[in-house]
Amino acid sequence: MGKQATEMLKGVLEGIVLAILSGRPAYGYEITAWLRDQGFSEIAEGTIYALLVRIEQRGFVDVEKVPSEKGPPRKVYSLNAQGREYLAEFWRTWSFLTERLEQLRDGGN
Amino acid sequence: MGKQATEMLKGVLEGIVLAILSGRPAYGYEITAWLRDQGFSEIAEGTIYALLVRIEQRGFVDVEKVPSEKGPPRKVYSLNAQGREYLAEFWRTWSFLTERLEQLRDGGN
DNA sequence: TCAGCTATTCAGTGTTACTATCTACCGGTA
DNA sequence: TACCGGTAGATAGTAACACTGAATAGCTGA
Repeated sequence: MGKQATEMLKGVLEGIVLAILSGRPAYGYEITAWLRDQGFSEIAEGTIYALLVRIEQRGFVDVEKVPSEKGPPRKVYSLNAQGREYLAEFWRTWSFLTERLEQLRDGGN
Repeated sequence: MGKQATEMLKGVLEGIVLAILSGRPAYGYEITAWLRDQGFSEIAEGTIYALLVRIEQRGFVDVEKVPSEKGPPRKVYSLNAQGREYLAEFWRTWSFLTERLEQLRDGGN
């Protein structure tokens, strides 16, 4: 993945994180590690934390401070009803985009 | 489509336009009209023109001025070799993204 | 005590699409 | 003639988002 990915992630990364949280609660460090594991190697540490602050401010997640065995306490985020609604909207938009792009890919060659 | 689409289009819209141009040469007004037709109703007029200027500056397209039957002359853009290479890279990144998101969608529910 | 891992925060930057507006050319019509 | 609507493109200023780079802080083991 190159520079293109950076720009392509805008708007999408938020949906990715919400999708992760829809499966189970998680904290920033954990999400970052998981994303790296999945091949999103170029996502910076700070990016996820900034994103989590944004979605918290928009009221899509509930937050709970949980003490960690090692290191400072974790901020565990879990998706709430409003977040689920927003995530559903995200999937609709995503589907729309993929359909159009699939058409273009097939027709373009 | 709502506000989410706006952010999600960043980075993707460029690929969409390049994909259109890979099929055939086209000019700005035409591309805008086609996109609206495809359901991208919220794409602003000026957006495509700005994008075309960017990809021209980056050397992805060749430009030709063609007189129009009605109105001012058209700037017809066609994808060149460098643009095709960049488009291929776009599709690779896009595939990567869709794969990850498909996994998340299936696992998330 | 100090290195190293865990975990979060923040200031400053660049890219991108948007809004809003402007210029300009043409055909038709009152 | 004067004006309007449709075609075609350009541009200045703005907001959102991810990045870079660094700082802070807690805990464990050598």
